[in-house]
Amino acid sequence: MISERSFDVLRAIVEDYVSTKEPVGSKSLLERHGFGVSSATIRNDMALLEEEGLIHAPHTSAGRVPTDSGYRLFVDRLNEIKQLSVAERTAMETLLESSADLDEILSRSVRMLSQLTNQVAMVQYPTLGKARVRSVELVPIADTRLMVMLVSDNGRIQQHVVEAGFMIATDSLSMLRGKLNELLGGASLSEVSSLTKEFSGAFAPELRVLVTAIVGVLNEQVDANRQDKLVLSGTANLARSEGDFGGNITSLLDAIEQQVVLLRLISEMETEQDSVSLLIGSENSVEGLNRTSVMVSGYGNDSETIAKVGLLGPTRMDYSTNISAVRAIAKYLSKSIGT
Amino acid sequence: MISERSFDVLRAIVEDYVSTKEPVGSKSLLERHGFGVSSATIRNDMALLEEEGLIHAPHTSAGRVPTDSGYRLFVDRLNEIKQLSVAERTAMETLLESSADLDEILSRSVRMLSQLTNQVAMVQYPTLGKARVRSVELVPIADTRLMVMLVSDNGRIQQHVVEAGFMIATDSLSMLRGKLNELLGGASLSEVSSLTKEFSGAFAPELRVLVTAIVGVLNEQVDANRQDKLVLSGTANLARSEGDFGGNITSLLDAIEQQVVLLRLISEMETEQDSVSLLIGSENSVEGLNRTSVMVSGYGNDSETIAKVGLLGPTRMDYSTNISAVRAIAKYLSKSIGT
DNA sequence: TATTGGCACTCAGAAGCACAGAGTGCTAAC
DNA sequence: GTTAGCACTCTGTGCTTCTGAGTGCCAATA
Repeated sequence: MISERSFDVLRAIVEDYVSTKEPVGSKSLLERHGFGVSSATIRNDMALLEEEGLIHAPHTSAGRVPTDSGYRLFVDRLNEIKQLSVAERTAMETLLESSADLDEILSRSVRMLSQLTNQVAMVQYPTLGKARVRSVELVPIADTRLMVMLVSDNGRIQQHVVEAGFMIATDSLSMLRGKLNELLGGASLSEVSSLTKEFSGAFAPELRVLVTAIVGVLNEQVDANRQDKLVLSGTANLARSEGDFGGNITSLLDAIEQQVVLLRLISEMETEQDSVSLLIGSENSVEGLNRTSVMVSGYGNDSETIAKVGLLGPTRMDYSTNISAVRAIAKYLSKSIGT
Repeated sequence: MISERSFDVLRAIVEDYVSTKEPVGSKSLLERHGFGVSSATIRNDMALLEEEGLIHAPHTSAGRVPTDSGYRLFVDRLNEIKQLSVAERTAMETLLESSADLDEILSRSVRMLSQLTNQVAMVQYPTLGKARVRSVELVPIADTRLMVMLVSDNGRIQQHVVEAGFMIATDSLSMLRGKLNELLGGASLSEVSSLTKEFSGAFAPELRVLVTAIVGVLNEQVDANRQDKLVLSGTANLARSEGDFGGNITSLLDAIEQQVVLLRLISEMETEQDSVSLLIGSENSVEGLNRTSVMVSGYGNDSETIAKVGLLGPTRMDYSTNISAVRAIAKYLSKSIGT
């Protein structure tokens, strides 16, 4: 069992290494953090920590660097999470306060998060859960084109343009709109597919093509909801901390562009609202992310978590700040979306 | 005046340097491109090219590297633009063929462009020009919330959620919608502001707050149209070609995040549809972009260019391929948007 | 006049080497 | 349990040397 002071040493090593990027030795450790003991004592503690696999020396006679397990212990014992500064907090509130639609909320949040942390931020589009159709709108946007919108009761709006190929009469449009809403209004999204199956058959042949197209779009939109989607921001930050990944950065970029990999990863991570879950370095099993830490939190309404938000960066990151930033953004998202 | 062969040598140097990333010497030049002459002759030509400022030797006795003017001459004399491969062409067509709304078209195009070129791609949102209001839609999305949409006749749709603060009756909503369309339908966007000035005054006090909010949103949307906006894709590609920027990458990233700088730059570049205009290295005056080449083309409908699309990357790039890619995407955009 | 073979020259980068300094582990004393 | 002291071990740095790719120039050639 490691002593309280040994743990303090570990914490100091993590902090110094994160800020200086250099392996940290016993003497420089003493200079920064005035432990009341001598360097020899620190060395003993360090030897102990190394035995436990918490730190590791790149070469004989270089300083120590935290291992993944070292970071892990550090984080698990992190009692005081760094608060956001007042400036950051107000910046966040003012930037995000105006009401907006889902897309805008998500893209603002993710940008904010990447700016706060200087890491790659990501937010997952809400899956629908028990959401219901609020209404279907058909808006003409050109003589032969119309926009099909699906508004669901969790505030999500999806739209898609349909090319009819012929002049669309206004009254047949409003008739169509009426019938669609009658059919689908209040239905749960999962029912849309079966409800619309026979729908187009009831129409006059000249309309049928258009109706089929519209129904197709609606089903696509439901599917798109089921299918997860991720918004990323701050990928350029990777370039800044390139050194931390040992030059492998290309494989990392690939993994990121393959959103699939990330999605699988974060969907496997258990999350509750108000808590941040974290995978450090090789704790995640994705190839190419072995020097990368990933953290996510859930957001949603009171009853359930509907999606996740988080970030990704080198294992050598400021966990305290980042965790609090993710938590703050998740809380904000719950507030904006949940209602 | 440089001879025809000297120019061939320049072209060979550019091509080799772009593909190998190494300064290229007379001998290795001969190995790749079988000029019918000896290395000594090549050396003479190279000395000439250097005198003209078209190439430059990093040190005595290293190979030559093209200068900005070297690239410039190379590009200006580029007669056969590399065509897109069949695979690329079909990939582009299938990916982009489905009709969609403006946002989707732009974001797909820009992603496509960055994938084709491995550079940072950018597309500018269309400015409105003489666009007119097609319709205004008010769609309820929750008991106390509604979405305001502005549909303009160039296919652009903008939306914003308004929180009313009270239950909105369906019939007052459709009444409102009717009046708004009566007022604004067909009006040019620039008139919206003056037309709506007195609008809310005519309503009952309990509605007035809501109406004012809606009018505010509409005006914002017109403004957002005026204000240029840029969509970027593939910033991560910068990390891949980091070496080409001489480590200055941070300043470059900053310049990119400050979209303002980029917007000013590309708006200063003259463009016609179907032609690509190009600034090589220090030809652009933006600090931090002196090792960066920027190319843009215009897109729009027959009568006018409404916005620009292009890319940005290290001066050491494959101009031929990139120019053809930008041109292809611009043509596609014109086709999708112009109608 | 343009091209070529030959030759001396140059310089960046690799290879080898010594050295200083930061850091370690261990032991004996406190 | 802590500390002082000491021997040891590396990395990184600075130095020199060496090699090879590449140049520029000149005299000979077609």
